Amino acid sequence: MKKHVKIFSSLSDENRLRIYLLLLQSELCVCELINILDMKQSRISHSLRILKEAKLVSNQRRGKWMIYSINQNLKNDKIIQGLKKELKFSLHDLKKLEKCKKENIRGSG
Amino acid sequence: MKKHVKIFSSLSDENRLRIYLLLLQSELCVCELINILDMKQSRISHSLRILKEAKLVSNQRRGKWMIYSINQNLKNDKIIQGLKKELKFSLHDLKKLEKCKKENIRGSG
DNA sequence: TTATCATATTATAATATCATCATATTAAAA
DNA sequence: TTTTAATATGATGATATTATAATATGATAA
Repeated sequence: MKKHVKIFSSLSDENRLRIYLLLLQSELCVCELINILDMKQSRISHSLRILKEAKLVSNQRRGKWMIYSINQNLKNDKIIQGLKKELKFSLHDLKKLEKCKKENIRGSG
Repeated sequence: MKKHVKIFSSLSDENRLRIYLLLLQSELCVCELINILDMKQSRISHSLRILKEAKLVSNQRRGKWMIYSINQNLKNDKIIQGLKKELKFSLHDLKKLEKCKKENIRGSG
């Protein structure tokens, strides 16, 4: 129960929910999320931390980049499964995600 | 999306989640919830208001009592369906619910 | 009516959360 | 080994949420 309170709490913010939905589509590094969501870096990092504390996402360093992805532990959680089916992705975010991947912004600096 | 942020937000509190789970079992009036959860009246009322604003529950006056129940609008919401399957009821709360129904505390004052 | 029970609302103080700035860390490049 | 890019963390002010006490409302009973 406490676990789920924490999950709900971490998804009770539009930006965090957007991030979570994006990560359901693809693993992403912080700079890609900055690019897609057009938000300050520290804000993204803080959001990711909250999602991570709720065990919704996990991260892994790859060279200079910290790659965030959906935590597979929750694969069998019925609420998460329902969430995937129920929530519509923002078309805007999806387009930006594709653009971001196409332009390979990671490491283009 | 905003709708679901509100749903998550309203369930991001242990007491509100407890109330919601109890209502999944049975419609209840405020005084029954006070009895089961052992919380102050205004706190219960406030919690119910938040659940109602998220359209998770609805209410209906029956004589002196205000009866709260699960909002059937969300019957087909996959997240709510998942929630019903995933979340274990607190045995303590269930016992108190039964006791409360058996003793018919509503209207015994 | 008036009194009482059941519930809602309001005011509030305490606490938590949010977005941002400034700074720290970490890894690779120069 | 300094510099730079990518990310994390800490502090802060603004805002939101919370629990409670006090009060208001609405329905029934006396």
